[in-house]
Amino acid sequence: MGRSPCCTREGLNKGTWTALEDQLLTDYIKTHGEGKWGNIPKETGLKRCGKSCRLRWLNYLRPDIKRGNISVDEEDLIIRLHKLLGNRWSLIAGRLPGRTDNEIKNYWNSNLGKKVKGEQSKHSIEEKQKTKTKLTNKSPTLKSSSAIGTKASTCREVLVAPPTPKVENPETDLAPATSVDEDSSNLAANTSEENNAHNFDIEIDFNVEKAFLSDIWDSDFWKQCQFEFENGIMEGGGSVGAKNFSFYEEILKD
DNA sequence: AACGTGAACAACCGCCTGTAC
DNA sequence: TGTACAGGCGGTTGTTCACGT
Repeated sequence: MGRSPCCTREGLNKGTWTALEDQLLTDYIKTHGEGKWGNIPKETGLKRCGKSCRLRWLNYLRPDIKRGNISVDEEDLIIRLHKLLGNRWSLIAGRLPGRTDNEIKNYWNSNLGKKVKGEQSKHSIEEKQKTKTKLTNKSPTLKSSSAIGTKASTCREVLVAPPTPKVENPETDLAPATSVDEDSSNLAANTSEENNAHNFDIEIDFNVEKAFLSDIWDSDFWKQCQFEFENGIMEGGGSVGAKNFSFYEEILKD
């Protein structure tokens, strides 16, 4: 137990790394591989503590790091994973190849956190207005929606689309999302008099968390998780595999 | 041009965990 | 079993840069 003493040593450089320091660190790791961070200052002459070397390598110098803008897909995935895992940045980063926990954390703090917070406050206002509102199949809103018979894929869709009708067979709730065309046919079917009788006594009183979770169940991401887990596939080296396994454990816990 | 402000990102700090002894 | 250490992680701070006034 206890903290590493290396970072409290005097005479160590702090602040931004120089090109020379980067080069020394990179050369050392290319030769000796990752790990044994404590040896790096001794063997390379770098005036940096081992932890600092590790951080610099993992967050900046690693060759497989993907730099540049975070794509819309990545952003969406980050939001969903954060919803599921909270501030477990390393776990989230484990599902975003080439992205580091630090990068994701920074991106969240400077962009997504505010964004999501804004959506939530907007959401809470709408929620108050719509609380316990009951809809029937005769509702114009319901008929005009293209999401009938599908699962909501985003929080916003959940808010504007009618929720899943009361499910007698839970398995139907896990059916994959249908295309727009299929939606139309579903709409036609569901608006038939036969179905009207019982399928759309809908209560908009549901949990957005569940909507996200069920969304993840349906996602390619989750299917890939299941596939990898069931087949014991571990990506890349041992550490990455171990990280992924932790991730599955976290999901199961949640 | 000078200054203020906020966003983005790099790096540090301190706690926790795993492991060797 | 207890201790010391290294590594890992999340939170926070510091620095740089772009932009508006």
